[in-house]
Amino acid sequence: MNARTNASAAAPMLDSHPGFERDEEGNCPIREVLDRVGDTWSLLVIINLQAAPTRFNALKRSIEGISQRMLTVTLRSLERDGLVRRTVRPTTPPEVEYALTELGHSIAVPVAALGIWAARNRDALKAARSRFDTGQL
Amino acid sequence: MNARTNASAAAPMLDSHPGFERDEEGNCPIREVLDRVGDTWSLLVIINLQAAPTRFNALKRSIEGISQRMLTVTLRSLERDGLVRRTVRPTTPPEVEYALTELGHSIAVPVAALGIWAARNRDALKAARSRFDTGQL
DNA sequence: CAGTATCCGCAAAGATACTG
DNA sequence: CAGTATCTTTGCGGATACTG
Repeated sequence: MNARTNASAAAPMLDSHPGFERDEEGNCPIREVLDRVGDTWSLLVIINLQAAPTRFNALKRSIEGISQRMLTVTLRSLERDGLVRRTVRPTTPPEVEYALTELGHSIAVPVAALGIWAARNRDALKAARSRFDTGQL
Repeated sequence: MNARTNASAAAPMLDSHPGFERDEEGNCPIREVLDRVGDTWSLLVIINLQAAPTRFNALKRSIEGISQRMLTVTLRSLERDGLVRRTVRPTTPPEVEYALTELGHSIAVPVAALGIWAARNRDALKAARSRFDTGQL
């Protein structure tokens, strides 16, 4: 159960902002997307796959710190949403390759834009944060 | 936990993607940003403030489903990061207005880009999802 | 190699009550 | 009005062990 499964009355003026309009059920698209891709590992996986299709353990080695379980879970979730395609070659040992779909590549674009913002403003964030913290002492 | 320890086997080549380069501590900027803004409520608050500066309870009414506590927590966090400015007018009853800073407005841009992607592709996601789920039965 | 199956801790979020 | 103070619940993600 989720906090944003709340369908009720008062319509906020969110509708003027693209991507933030509520649908019939009261959800806004960007929240849905963030709920899928805003977790700890999804974006990291997408980015790693953007470079080239990759096999399971190679991916695991690329993404420092991810557990086997979370890689599996994340990949399943992305596959489910049509962002990643899973291809099995029935050799022994089995060979499973993961690749981005068209949809997967397309989301990488706005994500990269956010990435650029992040890279450019991380210092500003850090500065603001320490300013706030010292002022708070 | 260093990201570069196994550069020999599977080079992540993350460094070619803007916003995803690891820093000295092994963090990538976009992860840091998502850790701050990728939570349940931050983006919703930012978007609501993008329209106009808003007072606490008005904000609470705009954002359907947010608890008083989470609004406070979210606003503090955004203020700490320099994305939101808090202005108190010492009247009775007190009047507190929240507004986006320049930094706050600037992040709304890439966020809107992601919002547009979300709005355009939500149906594709939903379709992929139900396709996957029925295939799984 | 590429996964499943469990168990569990911890932090994020919700509910509720109270205050300057 | 604009918060703070607690308490409780939820669920993500880590650790570990086992399999085709």
